[in-house]
Amino acid sequence: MAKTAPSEAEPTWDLIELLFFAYRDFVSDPDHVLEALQFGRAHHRVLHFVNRNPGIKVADLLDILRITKQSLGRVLKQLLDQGYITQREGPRDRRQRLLYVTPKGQALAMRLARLQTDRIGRALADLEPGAHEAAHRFLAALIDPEARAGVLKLIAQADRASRADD
Amino acid sequence: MAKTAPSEAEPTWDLIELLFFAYRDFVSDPDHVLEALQFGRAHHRVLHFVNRNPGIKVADLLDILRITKQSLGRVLKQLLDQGYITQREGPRDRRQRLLYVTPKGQALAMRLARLQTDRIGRALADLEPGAHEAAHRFLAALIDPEARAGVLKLIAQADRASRADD
DNA sequence: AAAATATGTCAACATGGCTGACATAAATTT
DNA sequence: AAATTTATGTCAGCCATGTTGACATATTTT
Repeated sequence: MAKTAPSEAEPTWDLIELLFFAYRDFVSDPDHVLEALQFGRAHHRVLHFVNRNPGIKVADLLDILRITKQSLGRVLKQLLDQGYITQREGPRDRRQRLLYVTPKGQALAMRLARLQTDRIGRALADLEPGAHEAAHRFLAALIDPEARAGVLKLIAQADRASRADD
Repeated sequence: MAKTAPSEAEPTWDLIELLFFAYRDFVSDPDHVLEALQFGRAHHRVLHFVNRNPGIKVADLLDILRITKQSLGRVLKQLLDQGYITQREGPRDRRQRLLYVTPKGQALAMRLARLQTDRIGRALADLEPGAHEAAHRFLAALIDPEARAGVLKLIAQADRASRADD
């Protein structure tokens, strides 16, 4: 009498709610730092993906964030004006404005990533070996199938790009 | 030469970014349904936790959502007016307005939970046995330590409450 | 030369956070 | 019984960040 019916009748309440609570706390550490700088989560996202993908095109950033160029423009302008991000003309296509973090921008991006990494590290420290890979597979499997390959490629490519700077 | 330095020098880019993309897609299914009803994510959260915790006090709902009563009031009023949620006087303390979903509210809450459950189910179907438990442990471990016990208790209690209705 | 593309900008609007002030009813304390 | 505290609601306004639609400019492609 444990299972109510075939084909998984009962919603997966635990994971639904844990995703809510985990994500809430996961973004809270950066939020506090950003607040002191008069920035919000939107700035964080932009700074993060520019830091991870130096020279990214505006159009590609819009694809990743899935927001309109007007929404992006607002926060991007502030990051540019305050010297966290710079633009350079595309070498081949001079219409493009390729985005790069400045040293100041990189420092902030890394500081925020460090906070989230610390939280993840504390979480994994409590768990079995292989927990990192298990979490990776679960989260990747939650992504829309059409988007999944692109996301995984983006992550892998960004890793190569940043290691090339060492 | 694989690891750059001791004490985990490199940020956990993969999980940081996968949390962003996974959460984005995880909430997208309900978002589409809600849009047709002129509701937003805020309505979903309220409806979800009232459905899962019938008779919850307004104050407790505010604690869970971590928003102000003014923000809650706005969306709660719409859910009340449109017959998704009802209030009853607290039996002991008549100042309290205990919240319950109506049949209509339960139907919507379950429909949204079903969408998220389906996504989780498809994800877990691709993974090893035990992936559910691994995901549960990882997400729970991401929660602030001070909040973690309370969250796990909430989830377990709500499970008991809903099974009592069967 | 014309059309398409990459980007930026102006204006207006919606959602859902927030603060502060104040109101009411009921419970609790003195 | 009176005073205080608690649970909740409400009004008004502000802010961040999403949206649509229209239009401008520079550059590339056809």
